[in-house]
Amino acid sequence: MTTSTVEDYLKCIYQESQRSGNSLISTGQIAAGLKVAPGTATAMMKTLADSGLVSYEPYSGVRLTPEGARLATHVLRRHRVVELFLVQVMGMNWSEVHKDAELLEHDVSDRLIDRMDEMLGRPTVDPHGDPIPSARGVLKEKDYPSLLLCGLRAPLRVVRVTDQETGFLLFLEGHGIMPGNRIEVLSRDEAADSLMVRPESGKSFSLGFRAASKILVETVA
Amino acid sequence: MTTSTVEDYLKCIYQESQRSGNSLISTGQIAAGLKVAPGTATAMMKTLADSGLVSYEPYSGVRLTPEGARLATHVLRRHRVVELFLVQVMGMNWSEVHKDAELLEHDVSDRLIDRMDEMLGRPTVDPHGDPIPSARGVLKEKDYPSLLLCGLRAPLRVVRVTDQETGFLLFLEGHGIMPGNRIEVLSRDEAADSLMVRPESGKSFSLGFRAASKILVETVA
DNA sequence: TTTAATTTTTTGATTGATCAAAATTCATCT
DNA sequence: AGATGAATTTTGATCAATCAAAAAATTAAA
Repeated sequence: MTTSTVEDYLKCIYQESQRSGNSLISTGQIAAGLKVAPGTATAMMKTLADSGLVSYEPYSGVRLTPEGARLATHVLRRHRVVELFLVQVMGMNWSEVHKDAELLEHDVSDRLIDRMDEMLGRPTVDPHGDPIPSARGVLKEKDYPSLLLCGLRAPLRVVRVTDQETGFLLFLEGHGIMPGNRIEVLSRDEAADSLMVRPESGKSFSLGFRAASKILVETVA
Repeated sequence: MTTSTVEDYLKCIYQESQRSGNSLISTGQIAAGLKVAPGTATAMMKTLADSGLVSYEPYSGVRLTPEGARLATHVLRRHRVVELFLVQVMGMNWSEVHKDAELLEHDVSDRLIDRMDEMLGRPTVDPHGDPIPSARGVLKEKDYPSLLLCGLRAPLRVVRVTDQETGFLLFLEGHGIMPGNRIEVLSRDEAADSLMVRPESGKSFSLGFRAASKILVETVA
């Protein structure tokens, strides 16, 4: 019933809400996120509103209805289960699975997703540390600090990387930065807009604040 | 570039050619095969012809160009590799994988197909015995006789079932008719439009000619 | 060889998704 | 408050895919 384009819009709205911490999303954000013309996003918001998937207030923005959120988390679940499957079962690299998952998320049947989920042992996070919504669509986002806000010179564990670009992920992997790995932030320099990271295994290196903000960690006991 | 609808049309033309043994396919056959209105098929044939994927002669029919055939076999390869993967790796039943593969065939990347192909040990046939085209698009269809034409009271091996309907496949499985299994045709009755089959393991049973024509076998030495 | 039946193509319309560019509304800054 | 700039919505068009129904061509039958 719902087309794959609609799924993309819902997913975008959901993730934009998550990221910004605000459930009201402007058509401009959506247009930028999906790389479509502003008018295209506006038009789509009207049809989504007609389908009861978002509530739309002109010049203000949209927000997902419960039904819209349900669909969005289901797409997200499919995406993340597929990503983990590609890494765990198919032996692909975490840096290269996003694009494939982006395509498959629209066409993998629930039956197949559940089969994957089962094979993977009902996992809770994907290869980037992104949480996997339950089959019922429940998603619990934990609030981890990024390298910008965590403690200095304290043992940390990488729990999540909020970027899907292959190049960036390969760079991180090359420096030993992957979910599960231990690292430490040696210093931060506001003026230089950069900080020094020391991975457990590997040489310490510097990271710009923008990149650092995408690496989420938890303190190790 | 090529849309998933176009892939469906090419696949349909390819399979219809295969089935009928004639490379010239009428728009009516295509419309019937894809369950679209006749005019829709005609319109699509014009656009396929404009793209150089078929040669189209009004009121006569179409035939795939080399490029069209290349695309068609690639879709077929993806479909069949996925089907086998679903059975072999995901543990699904051969009777239920067609629908899933139908969806996935359009979105699984070549990289991923090759990964599956490798995991499966470069197989040559899918769970129904349908041959899998090579990565270069070469497909060799062997010409097996059906239960209608094979020898009577001779040991046979099922090599292929040319139908994808879950109900039919489950019926066959229930009677021990699956690619690889041994069977024997006990008798044929033209008037009754049916024949008796004896599977190696299981009771003998009768089968209508129409159903029997979908079961291809080879003689066992 | 005309007629009838079947198949194919045309025609006219619709739906979903998109864009560019014009018009409108909103917010901000003197 | 008025003007300016930015964001948003409208408008007018296009493209892909589809349908129903009318028109044309082909094939088969009488």
